[in-house]
Amino acid sequence: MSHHTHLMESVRERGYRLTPQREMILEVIHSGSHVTADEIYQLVHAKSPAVNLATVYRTLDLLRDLHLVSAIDTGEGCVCYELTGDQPHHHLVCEVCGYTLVLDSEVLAPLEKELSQRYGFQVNLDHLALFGLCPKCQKQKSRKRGG
Amino acid sequence: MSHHTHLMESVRERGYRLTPQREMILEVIHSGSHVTADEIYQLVHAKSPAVNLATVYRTLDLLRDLHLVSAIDTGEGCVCYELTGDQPHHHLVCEVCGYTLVLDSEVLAPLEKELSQRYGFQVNLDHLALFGLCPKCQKQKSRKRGG
DNA sequence: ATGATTGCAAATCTTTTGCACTGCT
DNA sequence: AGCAGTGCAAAAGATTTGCAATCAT
Repeated sequence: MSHHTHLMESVRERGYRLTPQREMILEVIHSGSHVTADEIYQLVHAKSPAVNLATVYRTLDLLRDLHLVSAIDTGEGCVCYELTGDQPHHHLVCEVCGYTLVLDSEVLAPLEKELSQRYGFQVNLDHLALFGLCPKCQKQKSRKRGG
Repeated sequence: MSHHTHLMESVRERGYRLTPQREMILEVIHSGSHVTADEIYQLVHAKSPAVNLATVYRTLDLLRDLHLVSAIDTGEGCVCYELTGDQPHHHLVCEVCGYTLVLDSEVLAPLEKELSQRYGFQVNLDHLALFGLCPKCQKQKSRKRGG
């Protein structure tokens, strides 16, 4: 019994119907990490051509409401989805090669504390995406600059 | 002579024409902090009904290329613009009341260092928007919960 | 059986683009 | 005068919605 079976039960338990569409969508999100709505649609649609993009969006809305998946806005009008894991985390995304690194939320704890103490602001760092350069691309960039 | 006159000169100096549209758009961005493209359009359009939304977008693109304004993606499909100040900063935005607090970039320096040392990742924290609860709304929330 | 869920198509919303015209330099 | 810049309208891309048909429960 795979992990996403549990998620499907979770949908049903809360009084929502478990449809093949919802199963397939959960399966896709489960196998790939941070996929876009359109990617989900492509993959599900390949399996079952009748499935509609609107259904993907509606399902994602539902799954988000149920906190089964979470969305990350990668800042370029590109919103990705992934399963809400047991532990909170963030992403470091390389702007050049797209390489993604998962970041434990504990790394941001000092910042949260600082903002709370300094400004009384309770920041919501839920599933943040930070952008920058991965080590590889840093090297390539400095090589290019160097000549 | 106001501050944005300097900005307008900056446009001309770099070989771009200084049109009334560009003047008005700069003026609007100068007076309000972090305004959306549509807000800019509304304000400029109120003054001069002939001005077009496409022009606003094209001007914003130009101003961004010239690093005269910078864009912040507030994560809800809502992109705001503001003048590129002399010192880098970020925003704390209250999710409830919309109250915005400007955050010196120095606050995020330890995080940048941590990510660099720990992952070799050179993070680009350029004009970040962080969301959460301001002190006021925190109180109101706990009051509601308490009874 | 019945109402939640879906497919379809059309609507929205933000942003971009092609093209002829205008006006800054 | 010449071409960068503009207005207009239409396109594009992501997401949402209305409605009749369908299917999980």
